[in-house]
This record gives sequence, C-alpha cells and structure tokens, in this order.
Amino acid sequence: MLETFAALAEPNRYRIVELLRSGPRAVNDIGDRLQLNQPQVSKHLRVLKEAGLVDVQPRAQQRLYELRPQSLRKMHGWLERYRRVWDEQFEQLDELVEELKQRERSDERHGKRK
Amino acid sequence: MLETFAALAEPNRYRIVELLRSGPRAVNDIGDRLQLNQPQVSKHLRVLKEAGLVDVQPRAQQRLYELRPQSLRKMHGWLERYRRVWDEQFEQLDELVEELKQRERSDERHGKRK
DNA sequence: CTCATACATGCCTTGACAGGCATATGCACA
DNA sequence: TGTGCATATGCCTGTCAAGGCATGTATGAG
Repeated sequence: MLETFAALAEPNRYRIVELLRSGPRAVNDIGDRLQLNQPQVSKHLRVLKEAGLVDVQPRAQQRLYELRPQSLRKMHGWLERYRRVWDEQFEQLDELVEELKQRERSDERHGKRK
Repeated sequence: MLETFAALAEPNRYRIVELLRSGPRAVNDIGDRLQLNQPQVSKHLRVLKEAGLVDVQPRAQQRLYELRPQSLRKMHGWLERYRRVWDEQFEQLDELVEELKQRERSDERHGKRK
C-alpha cells in the first residue's frame, strides 16, 4: 500500500496511470502524449511496475505497459476497511469514547481513584 | 488526489491514518502510540489536514484529530473510474486496439498508403 | 498573574528522488 | 553482421521534505 501511494504521489506517474486507464501504451507513445523524455518515462514505469501498478508485454522492440487490475482491486480492498468511517456520519460517539480513554490515561498523575 | 496520495505515501502519516481509523485522537496520544516526537506528529497532521484527510476539534488544550469521511469518499470515487480496468479480465481486445493505433502512428515514415 | 500542559512553528541538517544527458542493451531487417 | 529503432540504465545535479531540537503560543488551574 505504501509503495502504491508513493508511486501515485508523483505527478508524472499519476498522469501515466491516468493515461493507461484508456488501455496499454508503448513507452514512446506515453512520452509523446505527456511531453516527457523517454528516459524519465522508463524510470517512472519502472517504479510503477515495482509497485505492482503496471505490467509489461514485449511486442517486437516495444514494450506495452498496462494497468494491473489486481493492484486496483487491492486499493479498493484497502479503502473498504474505511467503509465504516464514511458510512457513519452520526458517529459523534467515537469522539466521546476516545476523549474518555485519553482522559483516563492522562489521569494517572492526578491520583485517579477508580 | 495527488495531494492525497502524497500525504499517504509517507510511512508515519500512513500509520497515523490507520490509527485514526479507530476514532479521533489527541496529538500526544498519537505520538505515544506510534513512538513519534510531538513536533513531527503535529507536522504530519498539518499535512494530512491540508490534504483534507483529517479534521480538528479543539477540546480544552488538546486538539482531537479525526478522519474526514469526505476525503475517503473522494478516493473511492476516483478509484471507481478504474472500475472498468479490474472488471475486465478478458480485455485482450484493448491491447490489440492500442497496438494498431500505435502502429498506425509510427507508420508515418514508412509511406503508409491508406 | 504565574505556572503547567498540550500543541504549533521555526531553523537546521541530511537523505531521497526527479530531471537532464550520455550511453548501453535488445530486437528486427537487409 | 551491420544498421536503425525502441527502450533501459548510469551518472550528475538540484530540490524538497522529514527528523531533531529549541522555542513560541494558547488554554486551564491555583
């Protein structure tokens, strides 16, 4: 996950991913469309690949890069764990509970009598 | 989105977000649990706040930080745009289409006769 | 008003990483 | 085998951001 976010945090890599949403592309194709030098494109693709976000398929001399569905599913899975958070717009409760926990903990020096 | 990813790409910020999943926390509370110095926690929270990932509520001298449901919904929305990608495990088609596009484009110098 | 607590901010140093450029590698075709 | 095209890699430089530390600010208690 961390590696995924780090990969997507770079503006040009983000653009590459957005571009690949429309389908597989060759390196120079990407470079042309996004106005990037070929070496940087290769480097960014390397990072994206190591993060598991893209995959390659050789086609003669060119390499077609495409998004890896699996990585997106993984992101989706991660996000699902936060479902609770955005479902509950009424959870003023947690807030209170946590405040009490915090108070309890910081009361140690106040001679808290349970 | 970019700002969101950048915020989550930092290991300690990621940990903070994961921690906040269980509810609002005060700054020192976070620092204690994650073994971080208070100033760095404040700085990270600042970044998270500017990225729209968390929100603050003053409680006496402490500040309770909590996840912003809206930001998570936004991420979810972004990811939805890629739904097509991970739904289609049979899309060898796109690949072919794109290859043709590419070929077409790079044929310019080969005297392509349409 | 003074003091303590909880947090924020500023400065400094260091490491990581992106871009530019030159060059190496792999594949195809004559 | 030599040549050209597509891509990868290495080196260098500049920039930016995270951590450590000191200090500033606000709130509550006595």
